[in-house]
Amino acid sequence: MGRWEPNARGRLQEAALELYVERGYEQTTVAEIARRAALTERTFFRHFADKREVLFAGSEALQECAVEALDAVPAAASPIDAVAAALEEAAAVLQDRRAYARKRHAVVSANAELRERELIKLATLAAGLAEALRRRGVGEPAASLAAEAGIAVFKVAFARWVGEADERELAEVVRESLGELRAVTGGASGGSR
Amino acid sequence: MGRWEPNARGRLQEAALELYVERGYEQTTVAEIARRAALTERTFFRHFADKREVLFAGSEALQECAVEALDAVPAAASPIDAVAAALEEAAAVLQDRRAYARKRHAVVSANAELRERELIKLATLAAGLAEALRRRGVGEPAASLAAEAGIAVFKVAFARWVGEADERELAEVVRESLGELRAVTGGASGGSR
DNA sequence: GGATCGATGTCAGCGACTGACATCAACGGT
DNA sequence: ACCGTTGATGTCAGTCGCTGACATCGATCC
Repeated sequence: MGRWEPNARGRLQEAALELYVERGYEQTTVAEIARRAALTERTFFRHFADKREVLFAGSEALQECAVEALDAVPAAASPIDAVAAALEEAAAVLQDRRAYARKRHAVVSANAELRERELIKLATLAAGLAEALRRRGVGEPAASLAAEAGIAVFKVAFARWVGEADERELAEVVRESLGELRAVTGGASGGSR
Repeated sequence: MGRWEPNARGRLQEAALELYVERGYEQTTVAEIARRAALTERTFFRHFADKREVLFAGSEALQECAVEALDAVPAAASPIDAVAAALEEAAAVLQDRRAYARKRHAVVSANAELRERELIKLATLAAGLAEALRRRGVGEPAASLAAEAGIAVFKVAFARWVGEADERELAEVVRESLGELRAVTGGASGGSR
């Protein structure tokens, strides 16, 4: 048995989410989170860069798995299909944590600072996907456009999935939303209608 | 003549941008900005919600003019073309403040907190465009997808425009980028390649 | 068994931000 | 011309996010 209770980081994450749900993000102090986890404020900031980051610890792993999925797509696939495969992989991960993802989303969407952090995580994911596309020979601006468009689709799909009462799979909503983006952008390069 | 020097808000914006350029955003304190503007820290926070917002004061006006441009598009136009018209209007506004826009962009892109704020402003713009699309009868998720895709195009186009040495018009880069998005998403709804 | 290490605690301090109250020129009504 | 109100600003005290420096002490390695 160690000198301290194990899993300090996990206890902080759990305590933070509980408190953010109970009284809201702004009304919660870092000292309170640390106290509920039986730690000190200083230790909180050794594990997480700031008060928001405690809710976004899994985002690097999600990005890694999306990028790996993109790298695994056959070279013959189009950029947008490669991005779609990566997003469906990410969707599958969130699907497995469905209850947690929804609770977390409720907290994040209730606060502007947390939404900002979410957006920069998505932008970082887009940059990672664009870089992976360039590795497979896609040029600019096609790589960035495919990645950013994919993230746009993912944002819309996630919002629908969270709001829906039924039990469709997130990956399915992503596929459907991508199809609707294709419909809305149209294929021709100069046309209207 | 008033009791105080006029245009306190403008002086604060000017002083802030100068200092952010001179020593960087993080190394600048609000007290220093206020002092350069011959005001107090407290007054700074009466004009701007936080230290970042002083760089984003024009974003509401930009959104308003984009939304108005969208509302003015003939009803026959497709959603994506309506969004394109709105973005070209916004592009024209930035084109007129080209030197300022580039200096400001250098400051914002050098700091993560400022990038977060920029992203949420763009997300707010997307929401405003989506709402305007819904007013013209576009359903969901088409409205959100068209708006988010438009913002994705705008982000990529703006980055290219800022990075380019030549003097192309931003609106032209936006149009070109939208064409490239169309090319990259493809028109068919299920196909690859 | 002693040196080292790593996770945590303690403490002092800065800077962002806020609420409460004071100030005082300008303005409008009488 | 006087006076009450208004609104932008100043002053001050205080909370909270976040950081650097140093102390603690079980675990681990030689």
